[in-house]
Amino acid sequence: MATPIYRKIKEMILQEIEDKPANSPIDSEREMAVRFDASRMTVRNAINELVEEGFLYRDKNKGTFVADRKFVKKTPVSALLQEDISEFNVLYFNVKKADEAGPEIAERLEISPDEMTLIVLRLNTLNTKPISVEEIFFIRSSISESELNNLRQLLDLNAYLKDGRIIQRFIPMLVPVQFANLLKIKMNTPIIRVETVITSKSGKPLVYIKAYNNPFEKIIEITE
Amino acid sequence: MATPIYRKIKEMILQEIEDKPANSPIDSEREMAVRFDASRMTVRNAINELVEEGFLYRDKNKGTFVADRKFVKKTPVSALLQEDISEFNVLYFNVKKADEAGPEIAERLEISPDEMTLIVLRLNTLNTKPISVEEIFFIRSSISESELNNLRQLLDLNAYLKDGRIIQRFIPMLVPVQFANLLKIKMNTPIIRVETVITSKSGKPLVYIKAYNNPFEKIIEITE
DNA sequence: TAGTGGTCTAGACCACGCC
DNA sequence: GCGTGGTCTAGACCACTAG
Repeated sequence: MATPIYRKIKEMILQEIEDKPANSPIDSEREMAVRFDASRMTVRNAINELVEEGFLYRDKNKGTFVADRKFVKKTPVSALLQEDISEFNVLYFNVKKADEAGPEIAERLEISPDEMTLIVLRLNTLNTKPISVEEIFFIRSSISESELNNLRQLLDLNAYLKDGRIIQRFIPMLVPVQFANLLKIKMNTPIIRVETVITSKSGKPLVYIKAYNNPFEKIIEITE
Repeated sequence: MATPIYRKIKEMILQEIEDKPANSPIDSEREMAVRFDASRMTVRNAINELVEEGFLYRDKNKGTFVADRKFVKKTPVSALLQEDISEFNVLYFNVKKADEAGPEIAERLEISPDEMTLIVLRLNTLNTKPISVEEIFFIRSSISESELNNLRQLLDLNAYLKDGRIIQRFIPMLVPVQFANLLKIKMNTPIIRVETVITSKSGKPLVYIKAYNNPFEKIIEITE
């Protein structure tokens, strides 16, 4: 089974609804089962995922419909990582003991305060506008030498999400003085710091991120 | 079909994992199919929902395992509406034209600025501690006379979520002076205002909520 | 090799909405 | 009465892991 049938059907449905207006009906599950020469349960599996992801919605006894684009699932993480960053610059990186990196780091990564961490500070921009500054904390021992030499790849945080889980906290504060200039905003501007822990499926922390977001360039928005 | 078999199985699995530690394996799908006298697909349906909700996770070719409690899905809405509010007091309510209620109200509710809206201001508390102040905007014409006389029921926003969709925006700001006292926090405290639009499945706005959250009593946290 | 989750089939009955 | 999504069955093969 190279790519499962239901994935192919999912892609085909996605193409078909691409140009359709919101709330227009799609073919019934039985029709598609015939059309795609698959069983109804297979078609259903494809539709289930599209509903889950916010592309379609069902109305019992009526049919399945194209959802409004604005409801395609969006979380701060995905928004932060995927869409609106066109570029980033690493401003600083270093290896330090967890307790020297910050008071809460060891706790968040569930390691001893003596354990070494890799700290990266990066500035994310979109069309030269500063979107956010991120402090990213890795556990040194879980990073190979080759990964260390390929920061670019290491910082592709999307990779961690595939088989991971996430907890995010939203902290209101005034922009820290050292970041005001970087974000090109005035001192004492209220901002939101998003603190993210990404873990493996079993709950072991992999990365901890503190993101300081420029409220004038990036509105944090979630859809579910 | 009173309550579907897979729902019952779901409940039984939930009970069984209640006392199990995180990452301990549950019975295989085939075992449960025999034990619950159902087909494997029915058991799978039950497990699918529990995985989706964050109670279990799967490892291909290995089995299905109990997830860490901290990963049970949590969104600001659900946190706001369900868990941590023990009580609320309606401080004010009135019926006004949308444009008199606020400059962005008509836009968010997708109505004409002349249309009448019901505005409710409420203070949410937990153990007498102020958690948040909410400004809630309804469309007057979509509320019946009897609903108007039962504010308590109208304000059970959870009811809207069952068949609805949500968009939330997070706005950093200093606490508005008129709310500082209510929230028992100092003036000029940075807070997060969560702006929520709840719509029907088709995308028609039903309610618009502006929540001013006390950062000392309520940390906004999401898990997915 | 035995067991797991992932995928798939070809049927079936139900409750409900709409005409 | 017809069509819809929701539920359910009793099988099947696959790729992969672990002993």
